[in-house]
Amino acid sequence: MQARRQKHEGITRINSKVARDINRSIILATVRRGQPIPRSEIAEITRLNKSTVSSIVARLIDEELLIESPDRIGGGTVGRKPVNLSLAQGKHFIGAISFDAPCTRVAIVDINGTLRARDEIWTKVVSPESLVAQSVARLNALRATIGPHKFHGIGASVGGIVDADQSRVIYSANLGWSNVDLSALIREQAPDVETISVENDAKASALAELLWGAHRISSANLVFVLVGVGIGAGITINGRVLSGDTHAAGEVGHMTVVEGGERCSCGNSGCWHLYASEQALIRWFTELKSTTPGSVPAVALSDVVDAARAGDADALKALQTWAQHVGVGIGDLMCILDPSAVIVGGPITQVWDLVGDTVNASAGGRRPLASQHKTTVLPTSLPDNPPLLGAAALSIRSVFADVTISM
Amino acid sequence: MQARRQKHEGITRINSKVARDINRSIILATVRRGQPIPRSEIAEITRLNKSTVSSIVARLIDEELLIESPDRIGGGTVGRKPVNLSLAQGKHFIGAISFDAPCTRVAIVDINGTLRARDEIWTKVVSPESLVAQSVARLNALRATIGPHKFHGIGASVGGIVDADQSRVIYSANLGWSNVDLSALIREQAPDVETISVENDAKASALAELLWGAHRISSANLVFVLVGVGIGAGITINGRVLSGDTHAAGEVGHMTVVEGGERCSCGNSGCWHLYASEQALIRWFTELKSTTPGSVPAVALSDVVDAARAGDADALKALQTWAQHVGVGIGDLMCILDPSAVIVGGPITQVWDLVGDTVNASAGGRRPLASQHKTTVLPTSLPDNPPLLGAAALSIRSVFADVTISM
DNA sequence: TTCTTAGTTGGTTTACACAACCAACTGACT
DNA sequence: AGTCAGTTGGTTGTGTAAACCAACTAAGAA
Repeated sequence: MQARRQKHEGITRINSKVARDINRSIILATVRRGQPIPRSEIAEITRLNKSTVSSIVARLIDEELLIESPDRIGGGTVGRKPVNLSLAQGKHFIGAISFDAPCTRVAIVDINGTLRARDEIWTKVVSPESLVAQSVARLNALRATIGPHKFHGIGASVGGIVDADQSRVIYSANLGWSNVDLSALIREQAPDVETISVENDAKASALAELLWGAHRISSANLVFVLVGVGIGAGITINGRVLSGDTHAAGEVGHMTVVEGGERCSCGNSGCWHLYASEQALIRWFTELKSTTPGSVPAVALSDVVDAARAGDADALKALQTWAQHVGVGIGDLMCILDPSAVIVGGPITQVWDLVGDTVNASAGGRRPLASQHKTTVLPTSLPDNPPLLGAAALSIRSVFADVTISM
Repeated sequence: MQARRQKHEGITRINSKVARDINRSIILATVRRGQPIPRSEIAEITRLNKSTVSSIVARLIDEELLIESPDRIGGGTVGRKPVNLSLAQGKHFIGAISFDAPCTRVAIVDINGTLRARDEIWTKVVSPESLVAQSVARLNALRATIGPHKFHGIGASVGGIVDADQSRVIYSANLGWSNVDLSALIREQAPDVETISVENDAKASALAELLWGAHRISSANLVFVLVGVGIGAGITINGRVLSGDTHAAGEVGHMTVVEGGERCSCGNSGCWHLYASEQALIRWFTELKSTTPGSVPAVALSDVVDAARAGDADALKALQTWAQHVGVGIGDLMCILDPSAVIVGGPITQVWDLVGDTVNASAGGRRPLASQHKTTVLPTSLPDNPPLLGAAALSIRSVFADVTISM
């Protein structure tokens, strides 16, 4: 049990313990994806021997991670009916926190990825200590309602640059944090928790989309573009988050999309976030309105959206300009990474019916050859806030340590 | 022996054979990186037991992959002197072919990655059949000079979109090929070869830089940008090539770098290759010259380079404009991927002393936070043509099946 | 009853870990 | 110079854990 918790990153030698752990994880992942599923099918998929599957499954049932479901669906028309296996419900839980201003969300998730309870904190001025204390207190309160079951870990997502290996927040513009040992702060408030994982919000959202998204993504190469106050991307390669050498992979806000364009605080000009963030939309709208006599200056994104829904031509025009620029950057991402899917999250998804086509046209035009197999840009299919589900996805990994071996 | 050749991609269950194969590969990789190295140090690094290392090393010596070097360097001041191990020289070979127009290169490489023999074919009009026949014939001729040693595989790199899994060339503009089963064509001419690997030239070059580059790249996240007639990038993540869903990852020529810029055949405008390829340099030079009275139109890259070396102001200016645009695209790559290194290959490296600073300034300016740890753009450090060494790197993998396990 | 598929049981194989051992070398003390 | 403790490198024999295999039982259909 202890050994399993240990991280096998990169090159690890194989001994019998590691081998068993890996096969255990493979079986768990197979059940997660295919439940309900009989042992025989697991054996076929994993190419493990029937007896090996039986023995590992027995342990997993013992650990209350799997159950034999009484409903005997499936199996051939003849022969003994299979005993189906599923993930056990209501036995193992994990916690999720999505730190953000002005809204920090907490939730309890079961190992199937379903939210069992959730809560929110609205704040503006936030020191790391106080926000962590508040949010973990809420999480503990939710835990109390669930009962005395196994609680594995806490996952936390943060908008900003995060060192996931060290569980530290390097910098967050939204929250005004820098160099915060988030793992230590959380552990102070929840000392009994086994694992704590911290990750950037877009990266976490990408993981959540892979695990629980309705779009069935084929090959686990995904780009999740979170369009909000800033703009960030979470890239997964083979189902694993791309961190980057300085944990800054996917910090795409400063990509050049307009050569010689507007000056940015980064010292350069034409950066993507100047044209594709919420602020950009608001700016375009106010610019258009200022030329129209009798204008009302918009202050929030919702004003522009409401105006557009009411048929305001300027609002619609601003949305189109915005969408077009969002698409340009996504096109670059597609050129470089050739992902199986690009998923967009954030407030933009509320107006996807208005902007989706423009984003796709702007993004998909390039790529001369791959035209038949067209990667499309889709809005998130997650049933709740992506960064919160992302945080949940992070902590799920503490149970499902998913494995890849490549030679 | 047979089982080892089999590819373990993605999820594979572990049985004793796979476990031993993995440990064998780990030991081989450890020796490759640290040679000469004693058994005790291998045991320490891999955390395998001394006895396990001894037993696997014994087999590797038996297979003539390792030798005990007589030179007993290293070891502490006291105690028994270590027996150092190195990769065996002159016992195992592989072939490399870099298909390109107008020059296709072939080489024989030993398992240390050193070129033992090489040859070139200059052609313009090339059917796949004839070029493969010619090049494999040259390779076989080189093989004959090496002697009757173990010949493992052939690696081939091609400029264009390549399906590495199927060893097919999907499309190559340079060669005018499309949908070529390159593996089958090569096998026809060299039926005894065990493995044949095919890959895009930039991707292969990235691998070569990782394996044999003088820049010691820390974390194996590398971007190799091949600037030539077209512009292509090879991205490695954790030492593995990023293929992309449609094998088009790194096809960065059609990234937008100039919003509303020049029209491209892809239907879009402002594509990077219009501003950063060799053609772009030549075009800028001729544009500058056409405004200068008494100009001589340049026809080739070398003309511009020669003029610049001779102190021609227009040539220098054209080079700077070129470099600046190369840098913009690289900056985008750095934003998205945050690699540990960006390496540039192609003719541009010949004038790196003139353009290097401009490329770096243009690429590195963005990235507001990661400023202290600055990723720099460097010219390739490979001692020969990158795509040829890349092809060699591909085939090296058939011997050194390098392993990563992540949980 | 026979056939088919699901799952279990007991024995076999393989490979790694462990510990005791041999090997080779240093240096200090006699 | 000779000897022996101390140290490090590498080998050998034994134990154990895990997956495989083949023969088995279980359960249901034709």
